[in-house]
Amino acid sequence: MEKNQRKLPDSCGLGPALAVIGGKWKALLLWQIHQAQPCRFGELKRLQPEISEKMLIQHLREMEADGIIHREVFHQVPPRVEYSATPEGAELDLALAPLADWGKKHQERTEGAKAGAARAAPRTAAEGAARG
Amino acid sequence: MEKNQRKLPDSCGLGPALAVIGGKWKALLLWQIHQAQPCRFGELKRLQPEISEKMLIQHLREMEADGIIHREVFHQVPPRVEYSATPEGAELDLALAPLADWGKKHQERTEGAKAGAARAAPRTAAEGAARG
DNA sequence: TAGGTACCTTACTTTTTTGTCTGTACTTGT
DNA sequence: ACAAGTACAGACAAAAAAGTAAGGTACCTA
Repeated sequence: MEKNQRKLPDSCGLGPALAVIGGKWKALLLWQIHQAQPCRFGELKRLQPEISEKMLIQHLREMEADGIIHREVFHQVPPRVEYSATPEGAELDLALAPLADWGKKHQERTEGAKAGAARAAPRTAAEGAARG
Repeated sequence: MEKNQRKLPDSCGLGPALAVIGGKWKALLLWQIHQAQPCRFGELKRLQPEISEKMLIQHLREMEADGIIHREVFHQVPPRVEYSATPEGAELDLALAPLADWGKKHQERTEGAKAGAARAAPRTAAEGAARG
């Protein structure tokens, strides 16, 4: 099992936390599962066509092992598996909210700066002060 | 420059945020710089002897480019460079707090579970006791 | 001339993470 | 028989991140 996260240093609790949601799609998956519980495998696949099946399962399994999602198998035919967030997972999702907010703000600032640079680059820096 | 973070998916703002602090030592560095501002290069190196100079510089440069830390050079001899958190960086550090809290709790739960399992599992009691 | 401090830079290697592709077991529909 | 759908598993390869080792500048001391 792909050991996940190249061993993060710890000091504050960020190491363990990033070890759990550091994967490329994990935060997104947790978020989606937490939004629309319970979520089936195929549903997640359809919601995020970008992610490969392998990564989807791998991430789901790791998240299950980390106790942030719950996996329930229904022995039907065709097979059916449902994923939901555990209480711990729900807490994590909440703890992620401020970070997501910061990310959004940062994104806007960055895009704003890029747009500004695009306009400022051809000529003078008359824009330098024109920022809100 | 090592493109940093294998392009994260976005939906909520977590992609951009993780792109900024996703590096192995970045969160730790931000935290330390925010604690003891201003921080010199050599100081950070001493505080975290584990991190190589290359990664230290690389991460510092990326964080500077992302606008979360400020780098100030004093043209002295021997050279002197000071790093400090920008307001944006300080905000990020705050946004990271709940996640760190969760990480700490998760760590305790995990360690507790491991200890509990060690006591609950010894069906073959020899293995349960056989660790330094 | 050699060695020391401080702050990097570069080339190269290893490790970790992600992606691609093929295959399983089972049933329904044509 | 063959395709399609469900929920995976495993081999292999590519990409990204991190690490190692050496060097480079600029000055100072011995």
